[in-house]
Amino acid sequence: MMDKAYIQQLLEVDKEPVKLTEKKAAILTKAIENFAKYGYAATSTSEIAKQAGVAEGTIFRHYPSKKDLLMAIVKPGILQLAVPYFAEQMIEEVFHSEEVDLEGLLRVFIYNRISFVKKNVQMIRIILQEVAFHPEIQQVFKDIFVTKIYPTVKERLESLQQKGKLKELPIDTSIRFILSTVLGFIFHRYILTTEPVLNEEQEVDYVITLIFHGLQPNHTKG
Amino acid sequence: MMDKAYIQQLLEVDKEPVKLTEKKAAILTKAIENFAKYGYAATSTSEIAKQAGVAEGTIFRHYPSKKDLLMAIVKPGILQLAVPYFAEQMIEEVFHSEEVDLEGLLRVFIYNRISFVKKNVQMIRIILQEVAFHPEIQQVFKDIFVTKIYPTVKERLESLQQKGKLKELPIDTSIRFILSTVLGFIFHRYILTTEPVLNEEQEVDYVITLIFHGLQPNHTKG
DNA sequence: TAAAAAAGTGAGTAATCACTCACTTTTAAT
DNA sequence: ATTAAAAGTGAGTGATTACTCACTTTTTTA
Repeated sequence: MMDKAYIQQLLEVDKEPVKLTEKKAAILTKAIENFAKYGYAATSTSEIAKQAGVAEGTIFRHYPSKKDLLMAIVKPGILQLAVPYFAEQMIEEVFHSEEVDLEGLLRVFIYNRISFVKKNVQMIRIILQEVAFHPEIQQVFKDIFVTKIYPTVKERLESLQQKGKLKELPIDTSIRFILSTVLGFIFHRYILTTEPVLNEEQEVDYVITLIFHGLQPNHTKG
Repeated sequence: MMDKAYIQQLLEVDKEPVKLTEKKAAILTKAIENFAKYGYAATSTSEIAKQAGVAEGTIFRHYPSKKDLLMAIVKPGILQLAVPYFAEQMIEEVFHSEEVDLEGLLRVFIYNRISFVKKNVQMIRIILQEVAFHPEIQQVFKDIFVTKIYPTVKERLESLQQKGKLKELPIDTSIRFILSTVLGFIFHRYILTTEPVLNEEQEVDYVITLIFHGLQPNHTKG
């Protein structure tokens, strides 16, 4: 069960604390629960109100429409999903350091995203399910990827390529390969299945090895 | 635009030709279009009837409920998606031959799935979007994977491992790695984006190389 | 502490929902 | 040609939908 503090930190994007009344937090909590479980279209505002112990009018006092309620949940969720909290930590310390190490870089990235996914399964389910139907959500994704993620990753991978530490593939192919492998693993182990992952370290090691060997230049061997 | 012949072959699972009236085909066509575009829950039966040029009662003459209509579309779709039409061709000729070649095997698999996805983007969109909300759909998936796909693939990969042609990873990790890479590529290039893939052969080659090198045992080099 | 602003309420509304059913039309079987 | 079955119809059903609004309660501000 989510509490007010969780909702609060979820909506916090620019570090400015978000002020929430108890009822507003209850609305968001139940909206997230139901959107994740039944989907946005199949969840009624009356059901959210009932579960949150709130009059239906209260929802529309805070959110002009049902879609505004969805976007209030999804937008900060995407920001936190796509732009890791640890951005400074990782991009500064690991990513921008001279001694770029693909393995170490991957390890930080994977563990960070695993811990985020673990804490936000419902939110991620909502985003995955609704992104197909709402162009606004797609736009948020596109903006973040194009302006923040892609340029940084591209720069670093190109640098690795120039140093001969990476296969000479088109950069987009390399990025897709890494993302497919990592996200495929996370999706399978933390979203699709529900049993806890026991030997997490071992499994992450496998993923890293697969990517590492896949992207290894032909003339060397790690 | 879909025609009756397309719908007919889509529903054909056991090679027995499915008999369809014009109106029934129109209902299925418009249902697929709308479910793919707006989602199952956000599509009304009245809208389907209107677009198909049919009375709303006609839908319920053929399908007892809206959900039955969805399942009539989705179930054969999953069967065709998960159990490749070329099953005999591939599994017999390539998969069960003594000279097992991971690269050739992957190539046949990838091209086959690409051509299927190209022809059935809408159907695949529906399945991806609705699988989360309908346990029946999940069960269909699970059954097919557990009984048909997993055992065959497992057997072949283990055989490759024993011959020293594959990394000694847990078999599930290898399967997930291959599926993530292949499906990640197909999803990105044929479902997520709409522009036609120009240098398809080249891109498929990259995917195969990445998987091949990723799964290459440590002591040899391809 | 008085006034203003914000939060919360719940009965009410028009529209839409999936679905029914008595009926007509078309097709297939004898 | 007659009959029976299947296909198709469309007005009608009660339930539910997102949302409104006049009103009360609580909180904040001056």
